[in-house]
This record gives sequence, C-alpha cells and structure tokens, in this order.
Amino acid sequence: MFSIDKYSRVPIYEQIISQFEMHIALGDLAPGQQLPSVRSLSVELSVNPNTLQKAYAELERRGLCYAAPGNGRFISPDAPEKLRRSRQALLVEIAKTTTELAQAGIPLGDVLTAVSSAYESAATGGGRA
Amino acid sequence: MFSIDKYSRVPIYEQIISQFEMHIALGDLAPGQQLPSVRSLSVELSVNPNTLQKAYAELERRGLCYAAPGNGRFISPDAPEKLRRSRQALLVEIAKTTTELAQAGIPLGDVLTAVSSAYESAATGGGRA
Amino acid sequence: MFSIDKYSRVPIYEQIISQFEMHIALGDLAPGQQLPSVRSLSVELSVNPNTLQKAYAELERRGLCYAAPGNGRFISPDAPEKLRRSRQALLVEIAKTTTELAQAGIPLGDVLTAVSSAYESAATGGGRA
Amino acid sequence: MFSIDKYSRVPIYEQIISQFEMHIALGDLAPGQQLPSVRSLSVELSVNPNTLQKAYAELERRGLCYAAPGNGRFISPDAPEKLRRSRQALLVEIAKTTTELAQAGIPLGDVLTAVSSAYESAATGGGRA
DNA sequence: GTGGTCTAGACCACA
DNA sequence: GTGGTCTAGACCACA
Repeated sequence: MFSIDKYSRVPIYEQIISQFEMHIALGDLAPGQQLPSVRSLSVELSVNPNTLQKAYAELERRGLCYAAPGNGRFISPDAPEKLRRSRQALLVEIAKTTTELAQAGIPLGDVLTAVSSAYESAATGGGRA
Repeated sequence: MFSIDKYSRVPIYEQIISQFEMHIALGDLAPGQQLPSVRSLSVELSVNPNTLQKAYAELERRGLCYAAPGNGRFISPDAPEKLRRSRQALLVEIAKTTTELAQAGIPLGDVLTAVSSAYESAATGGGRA
Repeated sequence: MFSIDKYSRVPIYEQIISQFEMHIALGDLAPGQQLPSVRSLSVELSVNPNTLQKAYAELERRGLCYAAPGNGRFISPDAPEKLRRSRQALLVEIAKTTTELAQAGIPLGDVLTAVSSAYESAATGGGRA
Repeated sequence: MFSIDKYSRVPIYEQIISQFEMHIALGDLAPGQQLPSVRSLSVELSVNPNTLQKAYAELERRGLCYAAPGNGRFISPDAPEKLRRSRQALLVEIAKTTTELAQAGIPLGDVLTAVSSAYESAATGGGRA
C-alpha cells in the first residue's frame, strides 16, 4: 500500500503523508478505519519509527486522523471533506497569484515554466534523474 | 493616460491597478509624483469614487503609493523597486503553492489548467463576450 | 461571538478583522470551518454587507480564509500558522522601516511617538470620545 | 562637514548618503549648489573614490542631485521636497505596520522594544560597543 | 442560496 | 480642497 523512495529529495515523512492523503482521497482508507501502528509500519517500510511518528503527528495536526491512546490511530470522520477543502484552498490561492502575475505583465509562458519546474522538483525529487 | 473598458469582465478596479503599475514600471509615474485625486480621476474616467478608492487602496497596500490625507496621494520613493521585488515574490509564491499541490497529489495537468484559465480571465476579459 | 462598537473611532471592518483573528488564534475557529455568510452576519451585526465584504476580503488577502463562490467561505487549512508567521513578518518589517528612518536622520523620539500614537488609535478607539 | 566612522557596522557609503541627506534637509546644502568632486572629497575623508562614487550614484538615483558631465554634480531643485516626502512615506508606513501589530495583539512594549533596538543598530552601528 | 462589483450619495477628519 | 468609511441597494456569476 505504501512505497518509499529513500533516494528522493522529498523527505520520507512527507512521502508518507502524501501517500496517506492519496489513499484517503481515493477512499482506500475510510473514516473510522484503523491505521497501521507505528511499529508495524516502520518494520514493513524499513523506516525509522521516529520518522513514522513525525508523519503521523502531522496527519493528526491536519485533522486527518486521531489517536485513541491504548487503542491505536483512526481516520477522522471528516478526513475526506478536510482533504477536499484544503485542495480547493490551494487551487483558489494559485489562481489569485496567477492573476497578480498576469496583471504584472509576466508572460503566461514564464508562469507555466515556473509552475512545471516546481511541480517536477516536488513530485520526483529526482531519485535517479 | 488611462482607459477603462466598462464591458470587460476584468473588474474596473483591477484595470486601474494594472495601468498604474504599468506607468510606474515605464517611469511615466516617478517617485514623489502626485496622483490624481480620487474625485478628479473618478470624473475623468466616469467611474464611481468608491471604485477608485478601492484601486488606490490596493496600490497603497502594495507599497506603490501612500496617502497624505488632506494633501493627496503620492508615488512611493521606492515604488519601482517594490514592483520588481513583488514580481520575484509572486514567482516564489506560486512555486510554493505548486509544491503543496504536487504533494497533495493533484495532477500537473489540473494545476496547469487552473493557472492558464486564471491567466486568461485576468488578461483578456473579452470586450464583447 | 462578535461585538461591534459603532461609535468607536476604529473602523468597523477593522474591528471585525481583529475579532476573527483572535478567534482563529484561540482555536474557536478551526481550519475548514465555514464562516457566516456576508449577508447573514451583516444582519446579525446590523452592519452593511459592503463593510463585511471589505473585512472578509482582507482576511482572505491575509490567507486566513478563502472563498468558494456559491458555497461559502472557509477558514484556511493553515490559518493558525499564517497568523503566527505574519506576526513575525510584521516585526521584521517594522525593524526595516525603522532602519530607514534612522538613516534618514529622524530622531528616535519622533519614531517612537509615531508608533505609540498609531498603536493607541488602533487599540482604544475611545467609545465616547 | 562630514565625519566617517570607519569602524561602524553601517557601510561607509550609507553614512555618506545619510549625512548628505541631513545637510540637504537642514538647508546647509541648497538646491543648485555644487557638491564636492569625488576626488577631492575622497581625499578629505580618506575614503576610496569607488565608495564615494557609489554614494553619489545612490543620491542621484534618489533624485537628490544630478550630474552635469564635465561641470560637476549639483543638488536638485526639488531635493528638499523629495526628502520631506520620503520621510512622510516612511512614517505613514510605520504607522500602518504598527496598526497591524496592534490588531494582532502584540503588546505595545514589544513593538517599542523592536523599534528601539532596530534604531540603535542602524544609528550607532556599534563603533565601540 | 453563495460571493463579488459597482453606483449613488452621505458624512467624517484633516489642512 | 484631500482621503476614508459607511449605508442602501442593484446586478452579475456560479451552484
């Protein structure tokens, strides 16, 4: 369910967060469902438990899961909703910035180039590239 | 010095902002120079004073001019530099947002579509549409 | 949740902005939560919709909320963080401006007077004055 | 008329600019008056001619003096006016930032401390400190 | 229903 | 005269 690229420039805990978010968005992980424990997943992914702890803490901070001490960690009831909204917020934000760039007279080509290259850096992280 | 298209889909106050920025960039409006008063320009352009106030407030927020109530409004001493810097800042900002979108799993195509369409709306405005 | 003093010298829209920021800082308004609509809140506070629109637009500009036209307005996912960062940024900004004032030869006393009086105007507003 | 502190953290060319501005503000240097040549002043102050050239270029960029090639350099007719305006702009700016800090709930004491310490750093530059 | 823009016009403070 | 705020109310796009 998860795959980590240890050689990517994208930090491992961010890779984990992204993948959890993706699985929540796709419905593979539904509200109420239990997440794998830090220990079991750290073994499965050959990742340091601290790294996983950091990823889980961030997911919690984002309200996507919650911990029931002694029982484990579960997907929040409104996790899919939260995800949808934060994507929407990001798209609104990029549209606004684009408007200002257009007003400032920056050519569309320059903007698209900036966006594409930022996307590439974030997505690949250049494992082999 | 200014021309407004009342039938454009680009809001009037944004048209005014763009044109002021252009004149500052070109040096037609130099630091220290006085801007036309809200009332006089509103008459000249046949635009409501409130609309002009909104445009002027945004220019001021961007640090391009400042108001001396009772005396008028003036181009900031460092307006040309602010203009250059804000372009840089906008490109940095759009790169950051793009990174977050990438991490959220939004396909590059969707991002580029959003950017292009926001750019189009800002730039054209379609006189007759 | 909100209280407006119509007789304060602090503009109504600034009172609204401050109170929203406070509620976000305190966590009363959490990321993703929907804000009251322009119209409903304008009725509740007996304030013109335009005035509220102005306050909401500024909150949005500060990245604390975003609008989904037709759906409503929501607290940004990273609003609490934005709030913290903007405080830092403001302190950095005031330091920069102070440096320029010092270089321009303005006495420290004049600067402190200007700052104090601006602070007073913003904070008090003098209900009965 | 000029005094340079070679051990200050404030760059020498900035010290020179500040002092020219001060003399213009006080009227010691009136519009139309000729500035000392780069060479003569560099000898008088025991400063590298390049440093002086940099200061003069900046004064020119700010519209406070102009070069008449072959004849020397002169204070601009509107130099005092320019100075007054840029000070005004800075004071307006610091008032605005202060207002935002007040709105954000930063105590006045913190703001005054930040301003004072920034002023100190700029003014003294800590020759001996 | 939601947000966004614009006009018309009053009123205030400041100089 | 200058800028700034506010109300009242129309109208648009979007869903």
